[in-house]
Amino acid sequence: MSTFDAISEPLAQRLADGLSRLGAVARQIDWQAAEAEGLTPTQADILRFVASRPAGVRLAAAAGHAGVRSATASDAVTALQRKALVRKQSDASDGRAILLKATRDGQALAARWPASYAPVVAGLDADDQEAMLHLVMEMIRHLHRRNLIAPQRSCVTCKYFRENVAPGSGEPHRCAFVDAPMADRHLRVDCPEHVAAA
Amino acid sequence: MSTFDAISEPLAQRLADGLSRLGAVARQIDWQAAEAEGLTPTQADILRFVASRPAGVRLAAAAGHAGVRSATASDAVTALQRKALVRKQSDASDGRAILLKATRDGQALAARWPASYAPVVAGLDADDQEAMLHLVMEMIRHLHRRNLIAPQRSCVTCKYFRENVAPGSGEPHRCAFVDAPMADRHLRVDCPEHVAAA
DNA sequence: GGATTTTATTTAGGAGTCCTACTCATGAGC
DNA sequence: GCTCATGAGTAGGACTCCTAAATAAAATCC
Repeated sequence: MSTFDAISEPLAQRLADGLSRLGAVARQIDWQAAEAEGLTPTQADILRFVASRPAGVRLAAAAGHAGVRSATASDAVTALQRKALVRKQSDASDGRAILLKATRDGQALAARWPASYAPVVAGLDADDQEAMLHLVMEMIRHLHRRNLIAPQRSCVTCKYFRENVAPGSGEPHRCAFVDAPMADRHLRVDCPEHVAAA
Repeated sequence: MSTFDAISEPLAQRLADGLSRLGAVARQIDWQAAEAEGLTPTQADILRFVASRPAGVRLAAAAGHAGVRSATASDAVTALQRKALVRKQSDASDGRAILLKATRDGQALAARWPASYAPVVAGLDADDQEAMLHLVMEMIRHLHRRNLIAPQRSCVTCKYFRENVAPGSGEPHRCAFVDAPMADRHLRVDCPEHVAAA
């Protein structure tokens, strides 16, 4: 037992603090980008979510993605609609629901909107980014199990993901959908072909 | 070159997306905690910052820590003062400035306020947490160099930190302040003894 | 020493966030 | 058909977060 094991705050707490600091930076960058494009961070998050799903999404799904209540998401979508970036369609299969879809302008804006964590991620080289992606995916998987995060279309929760089927190789995982080997660096947070594991 | 290297979004972007998702979860948890204690996330962040520095901090320092403008920090501090969690002292050495200090109640609340990233971090075992802490510190160091983050009292920006002076050992780093060896798991985001490196 | 510039904080005004609570309409189950 | 659950929207309120401008006290320049 070294000196520091005795005198330090718990590892988990220091890690949580560090992530909080990075989050503060990302939020600040988000607000600066907001000014340039006329969107707020929540609006931008929802716009990108909607733009990534051309088939349309429910309001509640957008709220879950952004981590806000339906009422807040409704406000944000109203603002996006006013700016002609998103449109609402009634859902034929459910008269209560609406389908949100990005307009052409919305697609364009979503595509050029910078990821708020980009300058944060830029601090790591490719190997470290790969290692971090692996750890982040592990966190997402855990949160998913605990129902603390909205369903993600991530590899680690996908029916087609085969984890570590070729241990020791450079690409130990496999995606059974495209039937190809994968490394940690290939893991996706949001894959269009995702099918939830049973 | 495998299938996925060709068809995937860039690694950096997927990592940034993942961190955004984790941030959304943390923000949501923050708001839930806020309801229980009567604080908003920004207020809580500033309160913890003030509570960790008994000698008092400037308003601008608190704003930088939280990643908001001085005007916003001023609002939050006013709210904290109204709740008797923080008090303002005039700074004898600078008549323009104020010194923020936590009251007894403020100290107590800061101590029991949960870290918003706690459930996120809980998804990793100790080894993975250590690996992630190392990567997070690297990100903080990089942001610090780029002046994208307020000065942190972190080991990696400290005068007393000797990085990797004993390569290969279990505790390769050393803190020259307490003159003791350190491992990655001992790295601190916010150390009271921090002295900025030249 | 006095004028100018910079810095620290506050105030004002406005759009937006985010909550709870409530309403309204539709869908699902018995 | 009747009841209950669900998706979305509205209303009200505290707070966030911004810019811009005001105030006051350094710090700097000549």
